[in-house]
Amino acid sequence: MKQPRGTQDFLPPASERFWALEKLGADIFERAGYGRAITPMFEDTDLFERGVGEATDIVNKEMYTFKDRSDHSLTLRPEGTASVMRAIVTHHLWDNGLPIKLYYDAAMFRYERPQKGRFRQHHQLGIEAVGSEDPALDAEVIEIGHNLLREAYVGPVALLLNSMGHRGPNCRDRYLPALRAFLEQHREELDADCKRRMVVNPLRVFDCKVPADQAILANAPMLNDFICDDCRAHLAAVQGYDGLVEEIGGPALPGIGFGLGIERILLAQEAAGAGTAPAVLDCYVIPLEQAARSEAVRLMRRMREAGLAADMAYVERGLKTQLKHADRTGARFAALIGEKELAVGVVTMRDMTSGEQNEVPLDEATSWLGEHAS
RNA sequence: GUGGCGUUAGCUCAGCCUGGUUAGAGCGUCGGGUUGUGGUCCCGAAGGCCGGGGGUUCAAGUCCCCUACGCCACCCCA
Repeated sequence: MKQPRGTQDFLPPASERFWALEKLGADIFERAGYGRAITPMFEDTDLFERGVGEATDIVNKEMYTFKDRSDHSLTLRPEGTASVMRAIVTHHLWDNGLPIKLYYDAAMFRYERPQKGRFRQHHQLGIEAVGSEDPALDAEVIEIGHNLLREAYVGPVALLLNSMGHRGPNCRDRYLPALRAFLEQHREELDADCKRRMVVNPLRVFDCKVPADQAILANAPMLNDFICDDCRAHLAAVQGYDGLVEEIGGPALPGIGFGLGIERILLAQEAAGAGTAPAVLDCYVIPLEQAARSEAVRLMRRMREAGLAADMAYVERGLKTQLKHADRTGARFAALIGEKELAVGVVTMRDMTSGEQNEVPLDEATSWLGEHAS
């Protein structure tokens, strides 16, 4: 049995890093005033067909679309923004004041050919800020994304800021012809992929990974030189904040947001050499004989009730093996209870780092651990 | 959806080109050396429809085809 193509299981210790990222995101978002939006995993198909952006491959060939028993066409969400916007409209959230600030942490589904860092089910952390054109809000969203990456990574993060301007004859529309003309001049110096992209989607040429091509592109016309005065002023305003370098039936509200792929951040963490912090127990309780088991269970329970992390050996094996298991859990202490201990009502607390052992009365073991485990 | 490379023990891989008795290694697991003491060391054991199916052959892990899955490039994107 294997999981379906393009899906994956996250198990310890990988799941711990996954969960840590989710917690980090939630913490950063909520501290900035964003509330979590939990929306359905599937929506009416036409929401995505209208909302995602007309001609992208996501709509054209990547959607998990199916019909339910009532013949309604539904689609597993391929991205987060459309659902959040729909929820805003459904619940008239603008009535509670603007801007509306929401975040999501959810699985996305796209029927694609899997690759490293690319899956049929993946997960995104994202935020949406709707209802204000204040450049400070743009800056906030960018800053939050930047902070999330910075805090998640163990390597440096570079933030590059640019503006696409807005669609229109005196703004973004002037840029593409200029870029094409530039690329045409350097046609023979570019590699085959770029020559093709040049015609199909000129902006994609900037994604080229060939160093020689990148050198040429450094001299390409700059988008910033072509966008209109209003757009330029807005970008400048965004840049000005804290030194950053880089339609569904509701009212017309401006919006800004981002989505970050959890799997890709995990990949970047690995590339940066991030280790996995092992789960750490305060104490691993080891009953040495059958007769000590119930006392061991009671001891463990008391530790847990005191807010300490405790586990115990549920499988009968030699002490040698039990200590090996204790070691693997990363436990700070091992609590040994056997005949000897039971006879005098103590427990042997073994410091797993130093090997030092102390006999502690059973009813004091929890408070003793509380003092020594920190 | 297109092209390329892969798939052998729980994990990482060797063996395949030049078919031939019981398919190997390291790590991990379990046990023992130490019948109540881990992280080092030594010894031992378990663990494999060689991804699945079909074909060629006296004989297939090895050669051929199909298929599933993974990875890389394209497309696109997180």
